[in-house]
Amino acid sequence: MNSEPPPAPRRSDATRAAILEAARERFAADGYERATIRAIAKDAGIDPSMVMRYYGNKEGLFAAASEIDLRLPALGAMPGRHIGAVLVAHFLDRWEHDEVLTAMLRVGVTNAAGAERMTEMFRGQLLPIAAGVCPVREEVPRRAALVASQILGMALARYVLRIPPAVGMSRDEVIAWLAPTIQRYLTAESP
Amino acid sequence: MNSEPPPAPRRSDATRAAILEAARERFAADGYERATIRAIAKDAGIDPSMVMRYYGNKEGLFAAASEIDLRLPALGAMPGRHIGAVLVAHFLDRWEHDEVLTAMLRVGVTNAAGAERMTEMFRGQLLPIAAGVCPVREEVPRRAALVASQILGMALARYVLRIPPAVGMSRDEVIAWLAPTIQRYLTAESP
DNA sequence: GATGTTGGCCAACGCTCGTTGGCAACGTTA
DNA sequence: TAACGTTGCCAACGAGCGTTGGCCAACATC
Repeated sequence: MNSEPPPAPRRSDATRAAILEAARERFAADGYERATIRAIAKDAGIDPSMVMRYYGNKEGLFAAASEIDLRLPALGAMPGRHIGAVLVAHFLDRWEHDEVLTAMLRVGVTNAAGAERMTEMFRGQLLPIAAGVCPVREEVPRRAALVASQILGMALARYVLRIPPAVGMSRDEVIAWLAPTIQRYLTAESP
Repeated sequence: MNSEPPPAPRRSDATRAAILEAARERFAADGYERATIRAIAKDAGIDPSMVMRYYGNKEGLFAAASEIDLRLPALGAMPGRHIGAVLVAHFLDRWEHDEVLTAMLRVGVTNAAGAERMTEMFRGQLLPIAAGVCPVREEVPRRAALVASQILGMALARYVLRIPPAVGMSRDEVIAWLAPTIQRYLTAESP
Protein backbone atom coordinates (compact mmCIF):
# COMPACT_ATOMS: atom_id res chain seq x y z
CA MET A 1 0.00 0.00 0.00
CA ASN A 2 2.30 2.73 1.29
CA SER A 3 5.18 2.87 -1.18
CA GLU A 4 6.01 6.55 -0.76
CA PRO A 5 9.34 7.76 0.56
CA PRO A 6 9.33 9.17 4.11
CA PRO A 7 7.21 12.31 3.80
CA ALA A 8 9.43 15.30 4.39
CA PRO A 9 7.85 17.50 7.07
CA ARG A 10 6.76 20.79 5.54
CA ARG A 11 6.39 24.09 7.24
CA SER A 12 2.77 24.18 6.03
CA ASP A 13 1.76 20.96 7.72
CA ALA A 14 -0.18 22.79 10.40
CA THR A 15 -2.17 24.65 7.77
CA ARG A 16 -2.85 21.48 5.85
CA ALA A 17 -4.13 19.82 9.00
CA ALA A 18 -6.29 22.80 9.90
CA ILE A 19 -7.87 22.73 6.46
CA LEU A 20 -8.54 19.02 6.73
CA GLU A 21 -10.13 19.34 10.14
CA ALA A 22 -12.35 22.21 9.07
CA ALA A 23 -13.29 20.33 5.91
CA ARG A 24 -14.32 17.26 7.87
CA GLU A 25 -16.53 19.33 10.13
CA ARG A 26 -18.16 21.19 7.29
CA PHE A 27 -18.71 18.12 5.14
CA ALA A 28 -20.20 16.31 8.11
CA ALA A 29 -22.49 19.19 9.01
CA ASP A 30 -23.54 20.40 5.58
CA GLY A 31 -22.90 17.74 2.96
CA TYR A 32 -20.84 18.18 -0.16
CA GLU A 33 -22.61 20.99 -1.98
CA ARG A 34 -23.26 23.31 0.93
CA ALA A 35 -19.84 22.89 2.46
CA THR A 36 -18.11 25.69 0.56
CA ILE A 37 -14.40 26.03 0.20
CA ARG A 38 -14.72 29.60 1.36
CA ALA A 39 -16.40 28.55 4.59
CA ILE A 40 -13.87 25.80 5.19
CA ALA A 41 -11.02 28.25 4.63
CA LYS A 42 -12.58 30.72 7.02
CA ASP A 43 -12.93 28.02 9.68
CA ALA A 44 -9.30 27.11 9.18
CA GLY A 45 -8.30 30.76 9.37
CA ILE A 46 -6.63 30.89 5.97
CA ASP A 47 -7.33 32.03 2.45
CA PRO A 48 -9.51 29.93 0.12
CA SER A 49 -6.76 29.84 -2.45
CA MET A 50 -4.62 27.84 -0.03
CA VAL A 51 -7.14 25.05 -0.17
CA MET A 52 -6.73 24.88 -3.90
CA ARG A 53 -2.99 24.96 -3.65
CA TYR A 54 -2.80 22.06 -1.23
CA TYR A 55 -5.66 19.89 -2.42
CA GLY A 56 -6.12 20.79 -6.07
CA ASN A 57 -9.87 21.24 -6.07
CA LYS A 58 -12.95 20.53 -4.04
CA GLU A 59 -13.09 16.89 -5.02
CA GLY A 60 -9.49 16.40 -3.99
CA LEU A 61 -10.21 18.04 -0.67
CA PHE A 62 -13.10 15.73 -0.02
CA ALA A 63 -11.04 12.71 -1.02
CA ALA A 64 -8.37 13.72 1.47
CA ALA A 65 -10.88 14.58 4.18
CA SER A 66 -12.71 11.30 3.88
CA GLU A 67 -9.71 9.04 4.19
CA ILE A 68 -10.93 6.66 6.76
CA ASP A 69 -10.20 3.54 8.70
CA LEU A 70 -13.06 1.76 10.41
CA ARG A 71 -10.53 0.27 12.83
CA LEU A 72 -12.45 -2.95 12.89
CA PRO A 73 -10.95 -5.41 15.35
CA ALA A 74 -8.81 -8.14 13.86
CA LEU A 75 -10.43 -11.35 12.70
CA GLY A 76 -8.88 -13.58 15.31
CA ALA A 77 -9.90 -11.40 18.22
CA MET A 78 -13.56 -11.73 17.26
CA PRO A 79 -15.65 -13.97 19.50
CA GLY A 80 -17.92 -15.72 17.02
CA ARG A 81 -20.83 -16.02 19.44
CA HIS A 82 -20.88 -12.34 20.36
CA ILE A 83 -19.73 -10.84 17.14
CA GLY A 84 -23.06 -9.05 16.70
CA ALA A 85 -22.78 -7.15 19.96
CA VAL A 86 -19.11 -6.42 19.43
CA LEU A 87 -19.72 -5.00 15.97
CA VAL A 88 -22.65 -2.83 16.98
CA ALA A 89 -20.79 -1.46 19.97
CA HIS A 90 -17.77 -0.77 17.84
CA PHE A 91 -19.71 1.09 15.19
CA LEU A 92 -21.54 3.19 17.76
CA ASP A 93 -18.19 4.23 19.20
CA ARG A 94 -16.72 5.03 15.83
CA TRP A 95 -19.71 7.05 14.75
CA GLU A 96 -19.84 9.08 17.91
CA HIS A 97 -16.16 9.91 17.95
CA ASP A 98 -15.43 10.41 14.28
CA GLU A 99 -17.37 12.96 12.34
CA VAL A 100 -15.85 11.66 9.11
CA LEU A 101 -18.37 8.84 9.14
CA THR A 102 -21.28 11.24 9.29
CA ALA A 103 -19.63 13.27 6.56
CA MET A 104 -19.31 10.21 4.36
CA LEU A 105 -22.92 9.34 4.91
CA ARG A 106 -24.07 12.86 4.10
CA VAL A 107 -21.90 13.17 1.04
CA GLY A 108 -22.41 9.61 -0.17
CA VAL A 109 -26.08 10.28 -0.58
CA THR A 110 -25.67 13.24 -2.92
CA ASN A 111 -22.29 12.72 -4.50
CA ALA A 112 -21.32 9.83 -6.75
CA ALA A 113 -17.70 9.85 -5.60
CA GLY A 114 -18.84 9.79 -1.99
CA ALA A 115 -21.14 6.86 -2.61
CA GLU A 116 -18.36 4.92 -4.25
CA ARG A 117 -15.98 5.65 -1.43
CA MET A 118 -18.53 4.48 1.10
CA THR A 119 -19.15 1.30 -0.85
CA GLU A 120 -15.44 0.63 -1.05
CA MET A 121 -15.00 1.26 2.64
CA PHE A 122 -17.50 -1.40 3.48
CA ARG A 123 -16.26 -3.82 0.91
CA GLY A 124 -12.68 -3.47 2.07
CA GLN A 125 -13.27 -3.52 5.78
CA LEU A 126 -16.57 -5.22 6.58
CA LEU A 127 -16.36 -7.98 4.01
CA PRO A 128 -13.32 -9.67 5.58
CA ILE A 129 -15.06 -9.73 8.93
CA ALA A 130 -18.08 -11.35 7.36
CA ALA A 131 -15.89 -13.86 5.57
CA GLY A 132 -14.44 -14.93 8.88
CA VAL A 133 -17.71 -15.96 10.51
CA CYS A 134 -20.10 -16.60 7.67
CA PRO A 135 -21.03 -20.24 7.11
CA VAL A 136 -21.58 -20.11 3.37
CA ARG A 137 -18.81 -18.68 1.25
CA GLU A 138 -20.78 -17.33 -1.69
CA GLU A 139 -23.18 -15.56 0.65
CA VAL A 140 -20.51 -13.41 2.26
CA PRO A 141 -21.10 -10.27 0.16
CA ARG A 142 -24.85 -10.36 0.64
CA ARG A 143 -24.55 -10.89 4.36
CA ALA A 144 -22.07 -8.08 4.69
CA ALA A 145 -24.47 -5.85 2.77
CA LEU A 146 -27.27 -6.80 5.15
CA VAL A 147 -25.09 -5.86 8.09
CA ALA A 148 -24.22 -2.59 6.39
CA SER A 149 -27.88 -1.85 5.80
CA GLN A 150 -28.75 -2.14 9.48
CA ILE A 151 -25.67 -0.29 10.71
CA LEU A 152 -26.05 2.51 8.20
CA GLY A 153 -29.78 2.69 8.82
CA MET A 154 -29.28 3.21 12.52
CA ALA A 155 -26.56 5.78 11.87
CA LEU A 156 -28.91 7.56 9.48
CA ALA A 157 -31.81 7.63 11.92
CA ARG A 158 -29.69 8.51 14.95
CA TYR A 159 -26.97 10.84 13.72
CA VAL A 160 -28.26 12.37 10.50
CA LEU A 161 -32.05 12.48 10.44
CA ARG A 162 -32.10 12.60 14.25
CA ILE A 163 -35.41 10.80 14.55
CA PRO A 164 -36.24 11.47 18.22
CA PRO A 165 -36.79 7.93 19.52
CA ALA A 166 -33.63 6.77 17.78
CA VAL A 167 -31.68 9.59 19.38
CA GLY A 168 -33.28 8.92 22.75
CA MET A 169 -32.22 5.31 22.95
CA SER A 170 -29.23 4.61 25.15
CA ARG A 171 -26.12 3.06 23.77
CA ASP A 172 -26.83 -0.22 25.55
CA GLU A 173 -30.37 -0.27 24.32
CA VAL A 174 -29.25 0.08 20.72
CA ILE A 175 -26.75 -2.70 21.19
CA ALA A 176 -29.30 -4.98 22.82
CA TRP A 177 -31.75 -4.53 19.96
CA LEU A 178 -29.35 -4.54 17.02
CA ALA A 179 -26.86 -7.18 18.10
CA PRO A 180 -29.16 -10.17 17.45
CA THR A 181 -29.97 -8.78 14.01
CA ILE A 182 -26.32 -8.48 13.05
CA GLN A 183 -25.57 -11.84 14.60
CA ARG A 184 -28.28 -13.48 12.52
CA TYR A 185 -27.23 -11.76 9.29
CA LEU A 186 -23.70 -13.04 9.76
CA THR A 187 -24.00 -16.50 11.25
CA ALA A 188 -27.53 -17.88 10.86
CA GLU A 189 -28.60 -20.37 8.23
CA SER A 190 -29.96 -18.81 5.06
CA PRO A 191 -33.67 -18.21 5.58
CA MET B 1 -57.38 18.32 7.31
CA ASN B 2 -58.85 19.23 3.93
CA SER B 3 -61.03 22.24 4.59
CA GLU B 4 -60.57 23.95 1.22
CA PRO B 5 -63.40 24.60 -1.20
CA PRO B 6 -63.53 22.37 -4.27
CA PRO B 7 -60.41 23.32 -6.21
CA ALA B 8 -61.47 25.04 -9.41
CA PRO B 9 -59.67 23.40 -12.33
CA ARG B 10 -57.23 25.86 -13.81
CA ARG B 11 -55.97 26.03 -17.32
CA SER B 12 -52.43 25.73 -15.98
CA ASP B 13 -52.97 22.42 -14.22
CA ALA B 14 -51.04 20.52 -16.85
CA THR B 15 -48.05 22.81 -16.42
CA ARG B 16 -48.22 22.55 -12.66
CA ALA B 17 -48.25 18.77 -12.90
CA ALA B 18 -45.35 18.73 -15.36
CA ILE B 19 -43.29 20.88 -13.01
CA LEU B 20 -44.07 18.61 -10.09
CA GLU B 21 -43.15 15.48 -12.00
CA ALA B 22 -39.88 16.94 -13.22
CA ALA B 23 -39.11 18.20 -9.72
CA ARG B 24 -39.64 14.77 -8.19
CA GLU B 25 -37.32 13.21 -10.72
CA ARG B 26 -34.61 15.80 -10.23
CA PHE B 27 -34.80 15.83 -6.46
CA ALA B 28 -34.66 12.04 -6.43
CA ALA B 29 -31.70 11.92 -8.78
CA ASP B 30 -29.65 14.85 -7.56
CA GLY B 31 -30.71 15.88 -4.07
CA TYR B 32 -31.86 19.32 -3.03
CA GLU B 33 -28.87 21.51 -3.86
CA ARG B 34 -27.99 20.10 -7.25
CA ALA B 35 -31.55 19.88 -8.46
CA THR B 36 -31.76 23.37 -9.94
CA ILE B 37 -34.98 25.17 -10.75
CA ARG B 38 -33.60 25.87 -14.18
CA ALA B 39 -33.05 22.18 -14.87
CA ILE B 40 -36.47 21.25 -13.54
CA ALA B 41 -38.08 23.91 -15.72
CA LYS B 42 -36.22 22.67 -18.77
CA ASP B 43 -37.36 19.10 -18.07
CA ALA B 44 -40.92 20.34 -17.78
CA GLY B 45 -40.55 22.33 -20.98
CA ILE B 46 -41.38 25.70 -19.46
CA ASP B 47 -39.66 28.82 -18.19
CA PRO B 48 -37.99 28.86 -14.77
CA SER B 49 -40.06 31.85 -13.74
CA MET B 50 -43.18 29.71 -13.97
CA VAL B 51 -41.88 27.54 -11.17
CA MET B 52 -41.59 30.59 -8.97
CA ARG B 53 -45.06 31.76 -9.90
CA TYR B 54 -46.71 28.48 -9.02
CA TYR B 55 -44.68 27.34 -6.04
CA GLY B 56 -43.25 30.53 -4.58
CA ASN B 57 -39.67 29.43 -4.20
CA LYS B 58 -37.49 26.36 -4.21
CA GLU B 59 -38.49 25.31 -0.72
CA GLY B 60 -42.14 25.53 -1.66
CA LEU B 61 -41.53 23.43 -4.72
CA PHE B 62 -39.84 20.76 -2.68
CA ALA B 63 -42.62 20.80 -0.13
CA ALA B 64 -45.16 20.25 -2.88
CA ALA B 65 -43.07 17.63 -4.63
CA SER B 66 -42.52 15.62 -1.49
CA GLU B 67 -46.12 15.35 -0.45
CA ILE B 68 -46.32 11.69 0.26
CA ASP B 69 -48.49 8.87 1.49
CA LEU B 70 -46.85 5.61 2.47
CA ARG B 71 -50.18 3.85 1.78
CA LEU B 72 -49.57 1.55 4.68
CA PRO B 73 -52.27 -1.11 4.91
CA ALA B 74 -54.94 -0.52 7.53
CA LEU B 75 -54.37 -1.75 11.03
CA GLY B 76 -57.12 -4.36 10.98
CA ALA B 77 -55.89 -5.99 7.81
CA MET B 78 -52.49 -6.67 9.34
CA PRO B 79 -51.79 -10.28 10.22
CA GLY B 80 -49.86 -10.01 13.45
CA ARG B 81 -47.77 -13.11 12.80
CA HIS B 82 -46.60 -12.05 9.38
CA ILE B 83 -46.50 -8.33 9.86
CA GLY B 84 -42.74 -8.29 9.31
CA ALA B 85 -42.92 -9.84 5.86
CA VAL B 86 -45.92 -7.74 4.90
CA LEU B 87 -44.21 -4.52 5.90
CA VAL B 88 -40.95 -5.28 4.15
CA ALA B 89 -42.73 -6.32 0.96
CA HIS B 90 -44.85 -3.22 1.09
CA PHE B 91 -41.90 -0.89 1.51
CA LEU B 92 -39.98 -2.52 -1.31
CA ASP B 93 -42.95 -1.98 -3.59
CA ARG B 94 -43.36 1.61 -2.55
CA TRP B 95 -39.70 2.40 -2.97
CA GLU B 96 -39.47 0.85 -6.38
CA HIS B 97 -42.54 2.54 -7.77
CA ASP B 98 -42.31 5.97 -6.20
CA GLU B 99 -39.25 8.05 -6.72
CA VAL B 100 -40.49 10.53 -4.14
CA LEU B 101 -39.21 8.24 -1.42
CA THR B 102 -35.72 8.25 -2.84
CA ALA B 103 -35.98 12.01 -3.20
CA MET B 104 -36.95 12.37 0.45
CA LEU B 105 -34.06 10.21 1.52
CA ARG B 106 -31.59 12.19 -0.59
CA VAL B 107 -32.91 15.54 0.52
CA GLY B 108 -33.50 14.59 4.13
CA VAL B 109 -29.83 13.94 4.55
CA THR B 110 -28.70 17.40 3.48
CA ASN B 111 -31.70 19.60 4.15
CA ALA B 112 -33.20 20.29 7.55
CA ALA B 113 -36.71 20.67 6.19
CA GLY B 114 -36.36 17.38 4.35
CA ALA B 115 -35.19 15.61 7.48
CA GLU B 116 -38.13 16.94 9.44
CA ARG B 117 -40.56 15.89 6.76
CA MET B 118 -39.12 12.41 6.72
CA THR B 119 -39.32 12.17 10.50
CA GLU B 120 -42.92 13.31 10.44
CA MET B 121 -43.80 10.86 7.73
CA PHE B 122 -42.60 7.99 9.84
CA ARG B 123 -44.13 9.28 13.00
CA GLY B 124 -47.50 9.79 11.37
CA GLN B 125 -47.66 6.59 9.38
CA LEU B 126 -45.42 3.97 10.91
CA LEU B 127 -46.11 4.71 14.54
CA PRO B 128 -49.79 3.72 14.40
CA ILE B 129 -48.84 0.40 12.83
CA ALA B 130 -46.37 -0.24 15.60
CA ALA B 131 -48.93 0.73 18.21
CA GLY B 132 -51.26 -1.92 16.87
CA VAL B 133 -48.95 -4.87 17.37
CA CYS B 134 -46.43 -3.79 19.96
CA PRO B 135 -46.78 -5.49 23.36
CA VAL B 136 -45.53 -2.63 25.54
CA ARG B 137 -47.18 0.73 25.10
CA GLU B 138 -44.32 3.02 26.09
CA GLU B 139 -41.93 1.20 23.81
CA VAL B 140 -43.90 1.92 20.66
CA PRO B 141 -41.84 4.92 19.49
CA ARG B 142 -38.54 3.18 20.00
CA ARG B 143 -39.70 0.05 18.21
CA ALA B 144 -41.04 2.07 15.31
CA ALA B 145 -37.68 3.84 15.10
CA LEU B 146 -35.90 0.49 15.02
CA VAL B 147 -38.12 -0.61 12.16
CA ALA B 148 -37.44 2.67 10.39
CA SER B 149 -33.71 2.21 10.84
CA GLN B 150 -33.70 -1.16 9.09
CA ILE B 151 -36.11 -0.14 6.34
CA LEU B 152 -34.28 3.10 5.64
CA GLY B 153 -30.92 1.37 5.84
CA MET B 154 -31.89 -1.13 3.18
CA ALA B 155 -33.34 1.62 1.01
CA LEU B 156 -30.11 3.56 1.42
CA ALA B 157 -27.90 0.62 0.51
CA ARG B 158 -30.10 -0.58 -2.34
CA TYR B 159 -31.51 2.51 -3.99
CA VAL B 160 -29.18 5.36 -3.10
CA LEU B 161 -25.67 4.10 -2.43
CA ARG B 162 -26.29 1.13 -4.73
CA ILE B 163 -23.97 -1.19 -2.85
CA PRO B 164 -23.67 -4.04 -5.35
CA PRO B 165 -24.65 -7.03 -3.18
CA ALA B 166 -27.65 -5.10 -1.85
CA VAL B 167 -28.72 -4.27 -5.38
CA GLY B 168 -28.14 -7.83 -6.50
CA MET B 169 -30.44 -9.41 -3.95
CA SER B 170 -33.83 -10.44 -5.22
CA ARG B 171 -36.96 -9.00 -3.79
CA ASP B 172 -37.84 -12.29 -2.10
CA GLU B 173 -34.36 -12.59 -0.68
CA VAL B 174 -34.58 -9.17 0.92
CA ILE B 175 -37.96 -10.01 2.37
CA ALA B 176 -36.74 -13.34 3.74
CA TRP B 177 -33.80 -11.70 5.50
CA LEU B 178 -35.44 -8.54 6.75
CA ALA B 179 -38.86 -9.83 7.73
CA PRO B 180 -37.70 -11.60 10.91
CA THR B 181 -35.83 -8.48 11.95
CA ILE B 182 -38.87 -6.26 11.59
CA GLN B 183 -41.06 -8.90 13.22
CA ARG B 184 -38.77 -9.00 16.22
CA TYR B 185 -38.50 -5.23 16.53
CA LEU B 186 -42.27 -4.97 16.61
CA THR B 187 -43.50 -7.98 18.55
CA ALA B 188 -40.69 -9.60 20.54
CA GLU B 189 -40.09 -9.12 24.24
CA SER B 190 -37.68 -6.33 25.09
CA PRO B 191 -34.16 -7.74 25.02
C1' DG C 1 -66.07 44.48 -28.94
C1' DA C 2 -63.97 46.34 -24.67
C1' DT C 3 -62.02 44.87 -20.36
C1' DG C 4 -59.91 42.23 -16.98
C1' DT C 5 -57.60 37.83 -15.94
C1' DT C 6 -54.62 34.11 -16.74
C1' DG C 7 -50.49 31.65 -18.70
C1' DG C 8 -46.23 32.12 -20.65
C1' DC C 9 -41.47 33.95 -22.03
C1' DC C 10 -37.54 37.10 -21.82
C1' DA C 11 -34.01 39.69 -19.82
C1' DA C 12 -31.88 40.95 -16.09
C1' DC C 13 -30.72 41.56 -10.99
C1' DG C 14 -27.63 40.40 -7.22
C1' DC C 15 -25.26 36.91 -5.19
C1' DT C 16 -22.20 33.06 -4.28
C1' DC C 17 -19.51 29.66 -5.92
C1' DG C 18 -14.96 27.26 -7.48
C1' DT C 19 -10.99 28.64 -9.29
C1' DT C 20 -6.82 31.44 -11.02
C1' DG C 21 -2.70 34.40 -11.19
C1' DG C 22 0.07 37.77 -9.36
C1' DC C 23 2.63 39.60 -5.59
C1' DA C 24 4.69 40.22 -0.99
C1' DA C 25 7.05 38.15 3.10
C1' DC C 26 9.78 34.55 4.96
C1' DG C 27 13.33 30.87 5.38
C1' DT C 28 16.84 28.27 3.40
C1' DT C 29 20.92 27.60 0.84
C1' DA C 30 24.92 28.99 -1.48
C1' DT D 1 24.39 39.02 0.26
C1' DA D 2 22.04 36.97 -3.61
C1' DA D 3 19.06 33.54 -5.45
C1' DC D 4 15.31 30.60 -4.66
C1' DG D 5 11.51 27.71 -3.20
C1' DT D 6 7.76 28.02 0.15
C1' DT D 7 3.74 30.10 2.40
C1' DG D 8 0.36 33.22 2.42
C1' DC D 9 -3.08 36.99 0.90
C1' DC D 10 -5.58 39.78 -2.43
C1' DA D 11 -8.33 40.71 -6.28
C1' DA D 12 -10.60 39.12 -9.82
C1' DC D 13 -12.61 35.86 -13.40
C1' DG D 14 -16.52 33.40 -15.38
C1' DA D 15 -20.22 30.69 -14.50
C1' DG D 16 -24.35 29.26 -12.39
C1' DC D 17 -27.73 30.01 -9.07
C1' DG D 18 -32.57 31.69 -7.15
C1' DT D 19 -35.39 35.20 -8.00
C1' DT D 20 -37.89 39.45 -10.01
C1' DG D 21 -40.54 42.41 -13.05
C1' DG D 22 -42.14 43.65 -17.34
C1' DC D 23 -44.28 42.45 -21.54
C1' DC D 24 -47.31 39.99 -24.75
C1' DA D 25 -50.85 36.72 -26.33
C1' DA D 26 -54.79 33.90 -25.30
C1' DC D 27 -58.80 33.44 -22.95
C1' DA D 28 -63.01 34.79 -20.15
C1' DT D 29 -66.56 38.02 -18.99
C1' DC D 30 -69.67 41.46 -19.72
